[in-house]
Amino acid sequence: MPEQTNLARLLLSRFRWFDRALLATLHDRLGVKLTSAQSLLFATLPVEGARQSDLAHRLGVSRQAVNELVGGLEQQDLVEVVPDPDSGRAKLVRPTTQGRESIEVALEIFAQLEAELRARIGDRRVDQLRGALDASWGEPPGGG
Amino acid sequence: MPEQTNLARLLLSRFRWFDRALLATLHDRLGVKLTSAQSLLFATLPVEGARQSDLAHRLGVSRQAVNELVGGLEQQDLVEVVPDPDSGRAKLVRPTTQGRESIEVALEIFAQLEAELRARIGDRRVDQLRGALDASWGEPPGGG
DNA sequence: GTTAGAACGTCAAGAGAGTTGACGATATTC
DNA sequence: GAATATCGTCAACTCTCTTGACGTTCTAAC
Repeated sequence: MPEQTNLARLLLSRFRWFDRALLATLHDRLGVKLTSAQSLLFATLPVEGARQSDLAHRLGVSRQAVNELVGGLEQQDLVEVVPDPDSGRAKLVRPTTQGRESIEVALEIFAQLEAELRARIGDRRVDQLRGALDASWGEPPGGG
Repeated sequence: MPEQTNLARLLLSRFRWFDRALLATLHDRLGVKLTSAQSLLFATLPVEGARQSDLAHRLGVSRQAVNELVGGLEQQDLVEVVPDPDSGRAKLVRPTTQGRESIEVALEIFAQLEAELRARIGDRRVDQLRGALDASWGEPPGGG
């Protein structure tokens, strides 16, 4: 058994557990081929739409990164980009009809994965995992 | 407050919390500029060295990926690549003297980060986090 | 012994995700 | 009306990782 000292590595590998399962299932159930980052953005998108800079902020990445992801989703007719009625410079990223259906399925898959995890490692552990991850970690300690 | 339904996103962002802090601190304390993947490999490297394919297996990435990472670490004189005495085709990746010191510091930083996290969200939560992550999750559910 | 196949490292090409910097267009503020 | 900040976007770049192919070396089977 590996020396389990590394929380960071553990966190990353557990993320990948979800990521792989989500992408594979999404592909199988919908024929939709999303990338990792796209699926993350997708699962963050409210039905009524959101501004790109909003999404960037929520995901913790730059506006440019979101811009490119949105482009990919747009090509697959999963989202549409429309002018924001409240602002001339902003645009609204909104799921299309097909996109809304896909989002529903994606959220369902997330729920199923969590349920599967509960079956595998126990309700208690999953609740505790969520509790610890949800807690306020604050900013990463700088290199002071 | 955000809708906290997404365990995957949470896992990823918490990984980044560690990652950023580690890289910044490593840079400040040692003047060593590692990338994310390099630091992960670095923290996995035993003092006595390991084969590249071993490392690939441990990290869950391809041999080619490891090969490139090792190249970067070699250029910084943190590791050296020597022929494996047990096999003519294999090579051993071994930390240099400077590398060993850096690894020690890196592990120390990991410990400090975990301590910092304990101070922020509590011992109980960190223990539970580790407990849940350490548990046997098994293979990611396929897209059946 | 020789020969088929596996394992090891490596080269090459490419995808994906993200960054910084710069820029026009639009809002806001004074 | 002028300075300033915000929003989306273009361009160039870094980093991580993948697949495919290839020479070398070790292992087995015949």
